[in-house]
Amino acid sequence: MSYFIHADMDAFYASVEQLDHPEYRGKPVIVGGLPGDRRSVVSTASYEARVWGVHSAMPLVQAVKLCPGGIYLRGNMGRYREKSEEVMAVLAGFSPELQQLSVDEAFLDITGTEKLFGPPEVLAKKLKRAVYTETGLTVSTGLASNKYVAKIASGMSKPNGLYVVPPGEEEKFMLSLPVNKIWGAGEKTQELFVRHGFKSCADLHRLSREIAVSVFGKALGDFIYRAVRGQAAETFESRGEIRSMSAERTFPFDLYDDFEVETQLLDIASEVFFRILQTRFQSRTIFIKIRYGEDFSTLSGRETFQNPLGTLNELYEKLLALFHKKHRPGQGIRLLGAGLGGLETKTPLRQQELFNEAGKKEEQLEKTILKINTKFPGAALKRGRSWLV
DNA sequence: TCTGGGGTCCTAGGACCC
DNA sequence: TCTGGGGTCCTAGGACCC
Repeated sequence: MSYFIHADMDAFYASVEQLDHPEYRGKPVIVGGLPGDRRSVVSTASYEARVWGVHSAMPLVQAVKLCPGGIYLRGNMGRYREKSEEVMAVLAGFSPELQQLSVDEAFLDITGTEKLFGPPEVLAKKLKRAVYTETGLTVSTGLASNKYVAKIASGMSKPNGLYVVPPGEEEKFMLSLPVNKIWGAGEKTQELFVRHGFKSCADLHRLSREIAVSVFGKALGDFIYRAVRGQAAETFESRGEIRSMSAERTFPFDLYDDFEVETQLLDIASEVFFRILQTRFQSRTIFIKIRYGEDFSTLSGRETFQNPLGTLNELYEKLLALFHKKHRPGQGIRLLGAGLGGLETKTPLRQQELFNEAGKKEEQLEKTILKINTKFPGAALKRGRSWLV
């Protein structure tokens, strides 16, 4: 029999803030932005803030209205990552089969650890205690015979709980749930459920695989068919290497000025370029993303070239051309994004280039230029561009 | 209330080749 | 004069996750 634990930190960013700042404890903490920040959303709300109706992904202005007395913070990703590493190290102490899903959650395959830690449920309790004593943070856990069910179970245990689905009861467990508990069926699919009158997983369970596919499409139909049977474990199995790298910015006020937009694009391109430089990957595919303020419409463009992008200047020039090809002139830009797709392992030549001295010096030079550009956006940009050519 | 940022995967259609 | 079918690569848009 296989056993999996899904461990999910409670209100992670807010909890770290409350740990670091005792004066925040017991108070509504909202991480995501300061009151007055335009176009921000709530990243994490502490449980004290949730009482006021504040939750993740909510526009910050709405949160401020609901909870005017809350403690609002922009957040500190570096600190959260640091804390995340502490947590993951504790989890790793219970099984080598640790699969980190994001900064604050992970699966643990604890099959065959009984001799070391006792029965699965006992291990889960030890794990919760260890995470708390060693990091000062609480974690919610789900225990089941497969990852998908364990993931849903941990959600049922929040906050600071343990929910066990005994082996053999996976399907029964799923059948007891409303459709909004199906992980992987988001807003649009929930609307579809409503339109078709599916309220519970039991309703969906009555569909044959063929009907499910005809209603929801191939992949989603197949997934739903398995999910309501507690069998969708393979959802998590195929996470391999990274495939793309990107950066995007939402501006407090829409951008209309070409020069301003181009400055932002260079900044974004620089960020992505230096990030990929530090990996074993290269790319022949660029993409851009533009969102307009007027109607929140989003368009994207993508282009693949014969050879990998070699320099920041090349990347920037190609992104710029693609941008001008797609942009609807006169419309205000709310969001601008850019990235590299189809990541492939560096060819030996480039790998060499990265690690030799000349490559490092060039990287340093480009980093310096980037810094100057950031500090003096207007004047330095020109020089940056000319240096890079 | 007006909607972040960084990712993954799916679908559908077009181009091109055999 | 009309027109198949499969495979691969590419693009645009969208759904979903934390």
